[in-house]
Amino acid sequence: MNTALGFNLNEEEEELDEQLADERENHSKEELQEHEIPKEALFEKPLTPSDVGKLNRLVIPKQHAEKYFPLNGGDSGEKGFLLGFEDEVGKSWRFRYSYWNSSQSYVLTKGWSRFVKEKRLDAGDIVLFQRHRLDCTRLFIGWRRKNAAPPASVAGGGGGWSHFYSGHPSDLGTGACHAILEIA
Amino acid sequence: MNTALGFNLNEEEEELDEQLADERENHSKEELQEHEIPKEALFEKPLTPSDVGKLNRLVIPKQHAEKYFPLNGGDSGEKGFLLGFEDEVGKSWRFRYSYWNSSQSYVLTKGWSRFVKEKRLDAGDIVLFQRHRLDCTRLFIGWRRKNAAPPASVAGGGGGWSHFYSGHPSDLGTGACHAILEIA
DNA sequence: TTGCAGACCTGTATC
DNA sequence: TGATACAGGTCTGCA
Repeated sequence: MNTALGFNLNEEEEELDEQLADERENHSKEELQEHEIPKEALFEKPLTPSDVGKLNRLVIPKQHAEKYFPLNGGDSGEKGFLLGFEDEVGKSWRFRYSYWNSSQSYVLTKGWSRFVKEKRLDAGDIVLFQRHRLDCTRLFIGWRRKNAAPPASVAGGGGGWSHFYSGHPSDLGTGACHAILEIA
Repeated sequence: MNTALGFNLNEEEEELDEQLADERENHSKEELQEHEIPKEALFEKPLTPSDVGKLNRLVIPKQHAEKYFPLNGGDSGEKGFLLGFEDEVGKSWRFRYSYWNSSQSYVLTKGWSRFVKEKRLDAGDIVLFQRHRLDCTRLFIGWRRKNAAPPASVAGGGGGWSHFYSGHPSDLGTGACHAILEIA
């Protein structure tokens, strides 16, 4: 019951990260995040109807889950773990992350439906997972609309970091953060 | 782990009350209970589909739970407590009673589905909670069909104490039992 | 294997 | 409006 990198947040201490994020600067948060935080892409997932429906969960493709958010075998089925992310405006999101034996799947459950609702995500939209290039404990979650042209729409109605992926796919998962996030 | 009024029954000592009731008279047990045990109504609840469905639990409205079956704060989330009741034929029923933090609800769990099955309770039927007027440690659980006319059906297919509530609602929770049942 | 028990979660209604 | 109650739902361990 310990995260290698301090991710096993308790259910208490709620809105803390949110407040911290608020205290940073006077820029629009979006600008700030876009220009000042060095991030590397981990993976992205096009949302299925179930991911945005009433099941209130996001299935994380096993390959990515085991690479970037590995649960240490023995305790996987335990209480569940919280993964904290920052979104495009610096807002903190915390999701329960666990492995479902019944479906052999890694899922984000608690908190996910709120994210879907606030961002108005729909099937086909894409969620992006990133982390800080230097501080591997800082994770970021972004998204873009399914119809947003990947390169052109920088400030258009695209979404959070919709232009983030104008880089090369080969750039995924590189950078100084070689340490693997270990949970449990 | 002690009830202020001796409610922490053990799993043993089964059919005792039933045998005692048998030794009393030649009346039907139902009649016997009706006429000889001074009870006061605590509250009643119309059963929801969930209360009688496969969730195997009865949600007890918070107002009533906290008034009549208060769990001492600190230990509420503990192992759970047993509440013992007698039904309309003197049969003893024991239910696990606990508080669910996630839904902020008081529930009867273990044992409840057996009661539902034996009494053939359905959504809309009403369960009645009473206690002995003088001996606050004796709790009673009754029920009546949703379509049973409250006053008239004394011996009809009504159910356990279906006519109990022909009294005034203002009579609820009165009597000599002023001590509050304290659990944990 | 199935069902129960326990814990957890969420949308809706309501205050 | 924000907070609360709870009906209805989920998954998991266990018997």
